[in-house]
Amino acid sequence: MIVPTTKDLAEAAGVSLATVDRVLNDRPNVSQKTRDKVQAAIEQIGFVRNLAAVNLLRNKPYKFRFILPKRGDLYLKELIQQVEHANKSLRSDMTFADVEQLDMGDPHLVANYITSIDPSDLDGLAIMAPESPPVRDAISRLNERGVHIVQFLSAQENLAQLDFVGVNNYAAGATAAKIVGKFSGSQTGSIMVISETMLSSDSIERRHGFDAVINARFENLRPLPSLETYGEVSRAKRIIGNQLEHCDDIVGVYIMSSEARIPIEVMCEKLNLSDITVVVHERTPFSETALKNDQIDAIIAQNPGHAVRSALRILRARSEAREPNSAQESIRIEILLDENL
Amino acid sequence: MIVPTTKDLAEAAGVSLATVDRVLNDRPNVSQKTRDKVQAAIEQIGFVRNLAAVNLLRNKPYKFRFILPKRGDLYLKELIQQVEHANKSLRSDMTFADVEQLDMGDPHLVANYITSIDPSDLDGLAIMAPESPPVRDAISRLNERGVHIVQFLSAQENLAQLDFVGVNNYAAGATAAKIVGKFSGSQTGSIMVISETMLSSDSIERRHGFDAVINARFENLRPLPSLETYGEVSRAKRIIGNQLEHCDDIVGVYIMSSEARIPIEVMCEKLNLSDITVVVHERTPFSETALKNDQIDAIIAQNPGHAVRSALRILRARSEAREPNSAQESIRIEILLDENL
DNA sequence: AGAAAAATGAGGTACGTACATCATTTTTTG
DNA sequence: CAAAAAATGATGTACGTACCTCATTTTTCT
Repeated sequence: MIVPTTKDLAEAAGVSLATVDRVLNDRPNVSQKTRDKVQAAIEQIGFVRNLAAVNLLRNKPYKFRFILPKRGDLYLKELIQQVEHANKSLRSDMTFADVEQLDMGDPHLVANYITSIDPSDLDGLAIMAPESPPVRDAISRLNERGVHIVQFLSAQENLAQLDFVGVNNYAAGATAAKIVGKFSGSQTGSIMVISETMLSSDSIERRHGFDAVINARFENLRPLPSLETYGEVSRAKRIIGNQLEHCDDIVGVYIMSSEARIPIEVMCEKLNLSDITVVVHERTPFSETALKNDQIDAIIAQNPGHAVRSALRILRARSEAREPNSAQESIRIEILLDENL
Repeated sequence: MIVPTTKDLAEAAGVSLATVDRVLNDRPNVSQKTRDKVQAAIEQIGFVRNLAAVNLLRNKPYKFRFILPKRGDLYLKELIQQVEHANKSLRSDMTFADVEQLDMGDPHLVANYITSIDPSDLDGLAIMAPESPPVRDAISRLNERGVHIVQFLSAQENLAQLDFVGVNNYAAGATAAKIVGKFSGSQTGSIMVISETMLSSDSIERRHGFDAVINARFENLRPLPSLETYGEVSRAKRIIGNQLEHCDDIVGVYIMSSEARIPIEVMCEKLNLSDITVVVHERTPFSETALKNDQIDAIIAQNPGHAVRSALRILRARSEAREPNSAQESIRIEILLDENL
């Protein structure tokens, strides 16, 4: 099997190598007639650039950075590990990735960090940060200065023109609702909804999706107002305990944020979780164990390894002025049960 | 940012380029002391082979083939399209893939085809074929003659040493059972189980997984014996109609094979599918529509694009004597609902 | 027709690695 | 201690493409 090279292409088109080069790389001073001739020859012999040769010639290291929250949970830890792993396995491809963790509570700090980035140091940025105007503007400006951007797992409003890697959170909430609803059978009762915070658009979208499905399809179920733990154990104990006291018909729980540990541990003390339907987000060692122990019934997950690799593939494609393969880059909303873990 | 080359490595190790080459490519006539010195330098400066340069030098086209059934359904069509798509997008990587469709009803024909393959024509084979001793032996012999093999979506017994791409069918059946069971609520009744054939190990494993979960967790449900359609509409009509007449407490249906169309269309005429729980396998235009129309409740799927790309990545890795990245290559059992489609 | 402009050809260099060959140095052996 | 063997160095070529310069041919314009 012979794979045609530029030399073969020149021969097939009846022109010189120099002209083939002019056509392939869109250089000036080629007549339309010659362009057509070469194009026809490309089709005819099925010429395709040899990527290895192109990459070798370019021979530029691509440097990408993930901006992630400083405070976080097991899912964050998993993400960081995935970035490190990708960094190792992509070194031979001249792709380098690292992580910068920032305090997301301070939008100006985040914006300042983004603004301080030197475009000659960095080819691309994957950023996971709560929505905020200063951050959004800093991202826009950095992008205009030539750094490629991927909005990672959480999107900024009005930046739809930038690539996004992650799931549709409305659909994720809707999926959780369907599971909670169907798994609860014909029971009548209330559904607890617990979040770390309702300030992020992710949480808001999930909640909307959740409510839409519950209200439309499960008249027997009553979703309760969102409880916000702020990631604090004592607060979680208080507000969850409070609600459990005032509400004796709980048949399901939806934990919207990726840290399921605190709410689950608090609730374990007060009631038998295997009697009700519990749905959480993100696969972590904790949620996996909880699934196996029947403390929870389903995990709604977005695969962190896929997400990291996808972000890097997109950044790499953009850096080489290629179009990303969109079909491959969509992140699925996974439903994990004990059986398909 | 500077990426170290072999030249830098030679300098760091205090040896010549020739010696670096000897160490990197495991050639003879190097003292252990020098080997250690170079190894230490590799760690120290973080040297990694430049894949682009290696590939360019090797410059060998890799030719892979998928052996798929001749008769098939929409899922098969999707698989073929994915192979064609991958073939196009991997051309620049010197990876070529095509499809050969064989009549799987005749194991000897399949075995003969495999045997007739010339190892100098083909670097690897992804094969999806029902279990049978002649096929298994032909695969083994072809593998010994230097063609890399991936068992694609369906595995042969006793060939565990070969790579496998696909899901655990026992777990897939168990997952289907969990969905059927939970979605049926507290209803008591029978579950229909429909398959194209029960002769394949895939079907058998799915059935075992399904029964195990139903029997262990859902005492209220009674799984009926498998109905085999053989892919024939008239037969399907007869046996399904028969069962519906003799059984008036059907609360769920599990369609095990990837062609859900025939059973669904037959059953639509006889009962209202939105009243019962229906679970099928594989996402196709048909099953997607059925999900949206509430004719079915869930799809248990293995992503065909992932499967094809994964098989090709494994074959490529094996062809280059690399170890495949196993973490990336596992195919998930996806649960698709109307909400996360 | 002749000058200017455009188009094309010819040939070289570079990317990083693998794999040669041959010369030279160092170590081991009898 | 000399001869054989092992280890190391020096140097060249090739892979396919991109980009460069310079010479030559063809076309266009006046």
